[in-house]
Amino acid sequence: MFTGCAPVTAPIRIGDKWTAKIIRCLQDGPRRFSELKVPLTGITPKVLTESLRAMERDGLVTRTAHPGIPPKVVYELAPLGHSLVGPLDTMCAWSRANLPQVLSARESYESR
Amino acid sequence: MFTGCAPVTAPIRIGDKWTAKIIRCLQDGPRRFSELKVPLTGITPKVLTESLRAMERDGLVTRTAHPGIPPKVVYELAPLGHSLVGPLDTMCAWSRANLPQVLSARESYESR
DNA sequence: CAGTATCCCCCGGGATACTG
DNA sequence: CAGTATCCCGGGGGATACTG
Repeated sequence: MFTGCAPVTAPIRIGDKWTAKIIRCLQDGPRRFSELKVPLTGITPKVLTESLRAMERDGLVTRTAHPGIPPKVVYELAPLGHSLVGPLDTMCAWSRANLPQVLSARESYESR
Repeated sequence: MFTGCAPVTAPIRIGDKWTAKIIRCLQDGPRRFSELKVPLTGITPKVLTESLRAMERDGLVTRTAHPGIPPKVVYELAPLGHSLVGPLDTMCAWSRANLPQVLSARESYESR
């Protein structure tokens, strides 16, 4: 979540388990419910639904239901959600650059 | 935490409740244990200790105990921790810029 | 001052099964 | 296919009290 910005009464939960991953899955175009489940290995339909609803509520994604049988529902990043891709990349870059250091810090902390 | 970067086996928990805030409290210089408790309103000593230990373990902060009575322990951002300030700023900037949109998105979602 | 020591609670998230 | 409906569990985090 977006912390450190003083008393923000309504924190955006980017720190939860799935939101960031979902944004990544949607950043290259719209995806259907079942298409999201594949890369998000291990997510259950219940949790995926909850996450998507929350993101929809916050204006990060849009949900479009195409009527018919079988049903087809498409999720897409809203502009607001897209604007998060940059910041996410920043964090990812940090992680990729510094993870080794963190790991070795942990090791030297252990053996001590 | 740093998600969306593929199976990172050891995620850094920036998404937890306190880590980011602690970094903010330390970014302008070292602070003592009790000095940290003030801006981190509501944190209990137990949780602050746990958070600090985890950050120390990951090489984000250093802990220096000055012997004597009363005890004096100083926490300081390690280089690795300092390198997180930039990314954190990025997220903060996003939050400040887009929080109003999120809030209004929530409202229009509610009334519907 | 800088922590430990206990106890406890909530809820995010998982497992499984069922349905329009 | 795209979800609901239930049930359930662990652990992050809080409250409170105590100590070197």
